[in-house]
Amino acid sequence: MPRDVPLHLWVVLARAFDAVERHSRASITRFGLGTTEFGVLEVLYHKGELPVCEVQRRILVESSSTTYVVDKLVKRGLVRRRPDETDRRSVRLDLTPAGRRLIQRIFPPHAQAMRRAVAALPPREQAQAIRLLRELGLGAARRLKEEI
Amino acid sequence: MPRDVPLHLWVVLARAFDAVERHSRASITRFGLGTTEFGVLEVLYHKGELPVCEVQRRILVESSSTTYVVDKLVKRGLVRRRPDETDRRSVRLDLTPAGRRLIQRIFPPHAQAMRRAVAALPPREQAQAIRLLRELGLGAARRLKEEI
DNA sequence: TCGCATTATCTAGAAATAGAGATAATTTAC
DNA sequence: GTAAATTATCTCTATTTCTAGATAATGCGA
Repeated sequence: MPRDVPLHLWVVLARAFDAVERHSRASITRFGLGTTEFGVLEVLYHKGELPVCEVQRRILVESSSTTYVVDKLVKRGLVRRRPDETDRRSVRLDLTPAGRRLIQRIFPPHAQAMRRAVAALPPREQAQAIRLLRELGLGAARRLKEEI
Repeated sequence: MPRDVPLHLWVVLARAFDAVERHSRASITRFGLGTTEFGVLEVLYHKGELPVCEVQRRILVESSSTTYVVDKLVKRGLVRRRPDETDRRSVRLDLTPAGRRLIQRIFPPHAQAMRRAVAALPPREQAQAIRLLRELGLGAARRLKEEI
């Protein structure tokens, strides 16, 4: 019986993330991609063309890692870079036709794998978990910004 | 409004973990340690001498990474390896006096930082989140084993 | 308007992590 | 009791990720 509830929350959060993330990793590996490569394709697929910094915020890695992953995708002909007309610091990213075909093909089976990964929790409790995790995540992110 | 609740759960889980983990990383960096190094010290501090495989299960990295981290801690004189008498495959790990002094000193302020990191969620909802994340994590881990 | 802080991206190099597989010991099934 | 499967650890190598900082463009306040 752990008396320190906040610390216990951190432990079970890390364990739950690890277990679910292993499903994600295993699913994505099937398609010959890394998880952040998949993340880039997926966000461009669902949101359309975006600047690098927007993609970075969504795939949760540092900017230099984003450059690294995008480089690989560009070399494989799945993503292209395009200069931003209005902000010349910015580089916009978009799927190539080949990239679009790939993510269209692999997203559905991956989504299915992730649905199975979290299916131990009944739908009603999934919704509850979403609400709590959202609040937890936003709160922690807010504190990070404040404490810099 | 995302209609696909399971996928949304995976997204908020990843975001919450990322935000809280950044607090953890920042806190641990203060003390000149990496997060998995800290994890090894912490588990040995709270559980006492353990075989490498037990430590590995708790710090959530692969076996080769565990060897790498333990090597570093041994070189710094914070942890020692000892052969297991009864199972000669096994290597047991324990804190050295210096390791114990270090973790005794740095664990309390780190724990405090982690309490602040999750404090956006009121205690009652923290307990609720623990229950849900436990079930989610255990379920996902079970499915991983089954699907091998 | 000018200077300063901020933002966006990238580079270089170091560190962390994973993957495949070797070795050796133990356990299991027959 | 023995062969096969499993478990524990480690090695070697490749990949991923981060840190620090450079560069350049933008926004902001005096």
